[in-house]
Amino acid sequence: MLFGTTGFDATTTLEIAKEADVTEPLVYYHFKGKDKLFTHSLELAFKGYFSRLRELPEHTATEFQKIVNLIILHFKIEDDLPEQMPMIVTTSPAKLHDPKGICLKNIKRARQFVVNYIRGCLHAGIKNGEFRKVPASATANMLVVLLNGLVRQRVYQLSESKGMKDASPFSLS
Amino acid sequence: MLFGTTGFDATTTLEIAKEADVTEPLVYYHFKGKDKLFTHSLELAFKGYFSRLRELPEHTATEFQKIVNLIILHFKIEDDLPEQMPMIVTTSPAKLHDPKGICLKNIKRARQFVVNYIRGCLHAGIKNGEFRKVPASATANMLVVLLNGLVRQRVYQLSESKGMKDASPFSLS
Amino acid sequence: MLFGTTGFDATTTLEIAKEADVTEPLVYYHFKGKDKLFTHSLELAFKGYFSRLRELPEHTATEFQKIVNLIILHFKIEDDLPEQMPMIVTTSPAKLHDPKGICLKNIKRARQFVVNYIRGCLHAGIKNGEFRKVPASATANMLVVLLNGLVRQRVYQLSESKGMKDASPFSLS
Amino acid sequence: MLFGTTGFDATTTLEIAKEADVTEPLVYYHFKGKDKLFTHSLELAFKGYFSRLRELPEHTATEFQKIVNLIILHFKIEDDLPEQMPMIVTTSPAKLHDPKGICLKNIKRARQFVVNYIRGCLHAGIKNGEFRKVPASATANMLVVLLNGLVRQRVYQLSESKGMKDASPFSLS
DNA sequence: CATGAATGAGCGTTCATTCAT
DNA sequence: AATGAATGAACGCTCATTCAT
Repeated sequence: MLFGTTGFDATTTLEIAKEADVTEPLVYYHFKGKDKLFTHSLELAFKGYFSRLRELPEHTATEFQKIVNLIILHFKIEDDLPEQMPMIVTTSPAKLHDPKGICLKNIKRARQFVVNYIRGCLHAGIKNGEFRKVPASATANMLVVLLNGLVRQRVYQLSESKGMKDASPFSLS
Repeated sequence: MLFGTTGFDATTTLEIAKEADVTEPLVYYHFKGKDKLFTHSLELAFKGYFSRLRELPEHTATEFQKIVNLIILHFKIEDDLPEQMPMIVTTSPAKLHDPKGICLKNIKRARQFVVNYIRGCLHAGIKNGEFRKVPASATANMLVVLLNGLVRQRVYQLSESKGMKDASPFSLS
Repeated sequence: MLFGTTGFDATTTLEIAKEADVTEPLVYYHFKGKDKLFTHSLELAFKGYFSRLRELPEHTATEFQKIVNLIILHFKIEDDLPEQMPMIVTTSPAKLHDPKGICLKNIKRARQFVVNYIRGCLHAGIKNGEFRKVPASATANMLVVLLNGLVRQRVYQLSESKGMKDASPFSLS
Repeated sequence: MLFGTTGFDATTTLEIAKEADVTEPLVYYHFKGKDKLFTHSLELAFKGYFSRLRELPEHTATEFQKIVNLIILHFKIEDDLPEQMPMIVTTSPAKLHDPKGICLKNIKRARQFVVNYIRGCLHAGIKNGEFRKVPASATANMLVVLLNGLVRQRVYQLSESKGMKDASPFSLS
């Protein structure tokens, strides 16, 4: 998807059509216009993302492992769908400020899912003594922020992320 | 700056001129074109950002306080310069992928500054026993990612960041 | 063609489109841009010119008649294609100085054709005793210059050319 | 003069000012505008041209020599004033079709001068038996056309003009 | 389904010209 | 006499979109 790599505005409908090996009017036959096509692509990307999220194993040895799984999964998704992940992380400002906010809506929904997921792990971990007593919501929120940052950094190759995993200053236990 | 809120491509030179209450050709008289104007604005934003970073107190009671100061400063900058911060965090994909990369260059430079700053704190804190022995580089890197994520979240108002400070799962000590 | 009468730079794409009774973007759909359109028009004009040149009768009573035919043909072409001849003779300075020179290339090619044609006549005429022994190349060159001048003068209506034919100071015999 | 090499339309007032090492408004202070400046330059060029024409020796050994002198003078002028001659020969179509015709006016005036000059030579030459009896006006006209063509050819370097002089098929005697 | 042709709207940019100083 | 700053008008060109076939 050119939208992810080039951005919505800098991608022309002609380029889109050429990439898909069809003619421009055909794009307009299937989708209603550029905006609709973008919405469609975005929702498709998020749909794929959500479906991957749902694959996460419900039960693992530890709650900590669940969180690790979540992070690893994001890296995997990025490797598997190198074209769609940018769309999810990029969030072109013009689209983000769009009042109708199909973009913002999905981002918030995805965010909420991950927050809930992590909070669940934290609650369970605290309950069973795996974690010490941390404020679950705020901690989950922060971990999401960290996760987003990690994915973005990887997408834009801003720096190597090697060694980060085992070097983390986090200690939930 | 419209570039930050609307994005480079979706911002027309006419809008820019109107916002500045001048005519379009005048923009081309002072700057050479839209690209040059963008570069100028971006460098101005980063210049302001860097100048604020340099204000950070060299010596504080604890090394932890220095890190906290860094984060608080970013929030302050965002409050003080609500127009420039988006430019720093937005990173339009088209511009980010530009190999010549005035945009990417600044982002990496800023990133490096903050990484170095935090790593310095960590090293010092570990030396004087304030922190336990964490891998400084990797930890600094991760904290930067977290910081970036926090700022982005705030700029785009993706969620409230209340309570995050004292609820942090971090424990460097 | 406006290019011929108005010149390349003074002809706007809008005028061109209006003259052709189409919209401006359509011009850009069929041709790539103003320059390409000019090139196309120029080559079309020269193509027509060359095709007319090829119509010249191979054999005539005298070699002198062949030369006269050549000159008369040029006047005919000018009458038949009043829009294209200016393009061939006008040679806008900007275009002429272009090193890549689609314009210059055609002009030189046309020139060469005519020079060769005349030189052929001269050689043959000298051989069969119709002409006295003149230096064929230099004479042909000069006659081309004269021909060009005549056509130009006619295109720009700089003066009447009546009576020139039978009043010529030339004497090849 | 950029007008001659680049053409009126393709020459900007800024370029003109820079070439003259002054600022743009100063050009407007001294001349009224681009058109007026062009007119001025053109008239200057023609003035210089006419002044050179007046230098032609009134009396020479033969009338033929006078005509030869005229041609040689044109080549000299071109060598001496490489910037102004193009203005005289180029005759941008847009300017030529201008009804007010400062351009056309000068060209016709120059043309008339040369025609008269040559016709005078012819008349005198015929009278004193130097030339055989050719129709003076028509012959003069044709020689002007040839002269124009020669100069143009030289300005645009369309071909070498070597050997043309002594190879001429002309014979006035 | 599919497309070549067409277009209204607008964009980035330039330029001849003016004005305040 | 001289200029930095400013602008109305227009230009070449692109693009999302439509329509006839």
